[in-house]
Amino acid sequence: MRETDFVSGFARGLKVIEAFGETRQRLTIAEASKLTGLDRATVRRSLLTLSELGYAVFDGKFFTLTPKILRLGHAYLAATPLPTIIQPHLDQLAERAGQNASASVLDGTEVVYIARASQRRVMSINLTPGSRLPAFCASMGRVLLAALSEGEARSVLERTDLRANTPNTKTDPEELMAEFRRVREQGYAVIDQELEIGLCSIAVPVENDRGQTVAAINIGAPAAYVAASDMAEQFLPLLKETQKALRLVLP
Amino acid sequence: MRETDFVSGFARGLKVIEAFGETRQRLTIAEASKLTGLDRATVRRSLLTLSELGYAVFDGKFFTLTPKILRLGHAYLAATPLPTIIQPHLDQLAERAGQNASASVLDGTEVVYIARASQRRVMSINLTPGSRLPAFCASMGRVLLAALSEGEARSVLERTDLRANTPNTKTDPEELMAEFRRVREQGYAVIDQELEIGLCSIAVPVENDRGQTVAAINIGAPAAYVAASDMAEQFLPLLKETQKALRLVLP
DNA sequence: CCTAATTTGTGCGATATATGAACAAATATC
DNA sequence: GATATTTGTTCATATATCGCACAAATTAGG
Repeated sequence: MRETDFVSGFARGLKVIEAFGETRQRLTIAEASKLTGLDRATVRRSLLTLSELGYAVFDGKFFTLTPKILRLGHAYLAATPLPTIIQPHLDQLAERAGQNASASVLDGTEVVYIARASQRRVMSINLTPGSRLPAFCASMGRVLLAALSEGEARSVLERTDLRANTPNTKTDPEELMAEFRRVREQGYAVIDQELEIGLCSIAVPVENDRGQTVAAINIGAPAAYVAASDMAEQFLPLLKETQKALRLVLP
Repeated sequence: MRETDFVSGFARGLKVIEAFGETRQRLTIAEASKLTGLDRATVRRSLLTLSELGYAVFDGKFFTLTPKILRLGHAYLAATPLPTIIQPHLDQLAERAGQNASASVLDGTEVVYIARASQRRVMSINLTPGSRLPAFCASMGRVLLAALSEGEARSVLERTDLRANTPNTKTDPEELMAEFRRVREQGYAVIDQELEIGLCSIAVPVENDRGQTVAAINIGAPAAYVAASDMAEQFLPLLKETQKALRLVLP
């Protein structure tokens, strides 16, 4: 790609939108400038452009994103058949399991939720389509990383900030690589409170008819309700059933 | 705002992202150009920029959005406290009602889903946060439009494509305005298969502690399961309870 | 297999945008 | 209440982008 095939004004604008992540609902020009590392004048022009288009509003001091911004992400969710196909299966899975079920794909070092069926609330985090978690310590992440080649998986780990979320979090790369091999062999991953104390989860890959892993689905349950060692016994048959059903409908 | 405070390259890029709406997962440069009305060279540069940043991939012919694009919309969902605060209440509501519950806000002439709790699948449409429906024929839309001034509500109707989705859809502006008044008085809206045959729903406004309507929540049920005339009796107490709980926690 | 029709890639002049400094206004600090 | 600091805005100019026109490549049709 040539230099001139890159629209830096566009790239800068996207960076500004992402600056509204986390808990930052309202940003001043200076704040956005600091967060993005862009010049104040540039950030101001991007924000004013967003306002002009209705993606943001400006009250004289703060800029706030509007729901119109959801159109951008929704273009992906609506356009990609995966979430639409998976959702009904997920609903059924959650209902039969009596627990939350989710689906996600890998994006770099993170898993991104693309669909979710809530049955009960156990996590402190609010997960919706678009939510992200570090792949190395999430059950779906383990499954998705296990589907990569050894080299690719190792490369992801190298780029990951292997921070322990709980005392249970496995952070040793070699231990994780061994875990991926185990997951690949047994066909599922179980997480025992590595992400959040009190939460266990079990995930299986979602494969298309050519056997390629295109996503992962999981069931999460309170540790007080199901011990990690019982997760497979209790939920694996349901997950396998959903996995099988999806293999038949995915292109 | 001055002319020069508008970054047209950014605006053009956003338009390109939105071109991936509907069922268009893959777009060629020419297709995106037709959909956006932008010059091919411009679209090409925007798409190459998206690819360079990892928001899209190019296989030599088609451009496809990647899950990274979800970060953009998610910046809003994560940053706005509304979805996070409402979600647990919605989960509880859906569980107690045994039906799907959703929350949405108004964006122009459409309602935008910001949270959802699925219990069962009755709609043919797949609704996730970010999904949009025309406000005039959705229960939450009626509630949100009823919260506007008469002039504003009328203005929205004027800008709306009042297309009938089913034989039941009310499309006469005066009839709709009268409906808004009724909704405002009784404090809830019931939709009887105006959006989709076989689907009824009931919605109430979500108000903050100053009495301002900031969102709407609803419960949808199959018409075969609950007649429209029974919706209020069956679900209004639950909705009112959730509404009251939310009023106490919303800023 | 060749021609016509589309689609895609590229060079260039005109136009639009980014930059960084300078200034004014608003906050914060003492 | 005066000074220091941060913040928002403006401006001139160097730089980058836009859209057009043309060439190359691909696809469709006969």
